[in-house]
Amino acid sequence: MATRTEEDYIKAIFKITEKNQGSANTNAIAKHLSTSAASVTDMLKRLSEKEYFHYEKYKGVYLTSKGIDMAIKLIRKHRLWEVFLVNKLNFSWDEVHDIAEQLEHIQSEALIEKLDHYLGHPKYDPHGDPIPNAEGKFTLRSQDSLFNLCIGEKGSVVGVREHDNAFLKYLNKLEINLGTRIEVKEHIEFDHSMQVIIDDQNEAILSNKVSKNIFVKKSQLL
Amino acid sequence: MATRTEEDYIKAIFKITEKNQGSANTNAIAKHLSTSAASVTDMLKRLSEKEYFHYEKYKGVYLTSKGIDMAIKLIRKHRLWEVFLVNKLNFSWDEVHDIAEQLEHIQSEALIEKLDHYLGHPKYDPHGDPIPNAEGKFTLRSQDSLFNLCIGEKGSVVGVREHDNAFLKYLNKLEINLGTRIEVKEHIEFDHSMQVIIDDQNEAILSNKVSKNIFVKKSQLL
DNA sequence: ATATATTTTTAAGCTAATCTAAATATTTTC
DNA sequence: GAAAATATTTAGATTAGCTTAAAAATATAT
Repeated sequence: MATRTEEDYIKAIFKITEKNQGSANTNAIAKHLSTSAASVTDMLKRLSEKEYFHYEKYKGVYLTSKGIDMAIKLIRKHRLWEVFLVNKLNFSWDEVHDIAEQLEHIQSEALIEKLDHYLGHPKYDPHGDPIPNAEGKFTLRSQDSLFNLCIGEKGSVVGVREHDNAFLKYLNKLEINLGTRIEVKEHIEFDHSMQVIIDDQNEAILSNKVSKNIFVKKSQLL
Repeated sequence: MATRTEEDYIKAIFKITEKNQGSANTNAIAKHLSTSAASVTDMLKRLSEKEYFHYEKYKGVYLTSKGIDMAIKLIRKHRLWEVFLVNKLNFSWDEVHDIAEQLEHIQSEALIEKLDHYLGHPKYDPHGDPIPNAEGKFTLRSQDSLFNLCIGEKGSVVGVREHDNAFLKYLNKLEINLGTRIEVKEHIEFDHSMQVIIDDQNEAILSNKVSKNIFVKKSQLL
């Protein structure tokens, strides 16, 4: 059975390789886990013997299918717990990450399957990220960055790219959440911000940084 | 912040002193935590510096109010999670201990208060053990060992003394659970077993070991 | 292509938690 | 109250995970 630290390493490597298309290097892992590069090298040497990933000195690391399996299981657990925290316990989406980070390490197959059932087999977590099913398959969905919508187009929010607390709190303040409908009223060329109408009511100006980090599903145009 | 191991030690000491009326000795702690006496001595020396308990060589250990506070918080968390597992996720009472043993170490005040609220501020866990409230107060209740009931007396099950899995599974088989009504029909002098009627339907013979481990609230006699 | 900068690894060492074996206290028994 | 049994502590090691500082490898820039 893997230790908590081992699980953290595997998940970090998965997340990094997902973005970087390929291998995860020492520094990136160290940064992700807030530890030193030396610790990472040390751990990679020991962990690679357990065959979760391939490691070659100076070349970084990539997961084996055993490692990918573990990472996906952890992501499944993390996201299911987030759904529980938001939907059942009424936490807001900016409060759940740290708690789910702990809960994902609870060891019990039965627990996670019963939790999944209790929550109604959700396909997406409170940030709109897909939850892999028990076989490790993700349900993908077409989505666009709000930034790319044209004037007059409408969409409903299906997710966010950044999970940063400050960003999520800002969205709370704007009353933007999953399911919120947003219509693009104007593109401001000067700074690539946009004027939008939120849920057919409030107007707001969103910076390009914000609009790029919101994913929407475009509404069928009439 | 205390480590998981520290928390386990504090809880073990609390449980042992609760039974033994006084102090917990090295061997008892070692047995409770499935570790060696040498490890315990070692840990007691280091932990006593953090003032969770008083330690005197060869004299055993007793908790300070700081230690008692921590133990009660852990018990609160453990028992609330057990309620969640049984009432919401449909685990049976013999399946929840090991999972709750992990969940009790999750660090988040907000989580446990929201969980408590979600569960409706339960006063007892699935084994009938009292759940301390946020201030650490237990709700006590009058109860008798089923063993002590006289012929003709009736009671409803409010708890169990042993939490042993084999015992709980046996009760499942007999269809005895919290709330089950039991009437004493006969005392068998030979081996101190008793003949009972369960929920006004099935008859059964319970050994003295079983009846001693079941707590009931006596019904008002007509 | 060489100098500079960056990244990675090695080396040496720390802490928490554990172990076994041996030594020392305490308790029990006759 | 001395001998035997039991409980506890000490001593010496081990493992996981981490640290800093220095060395080595790789990448970048002129």
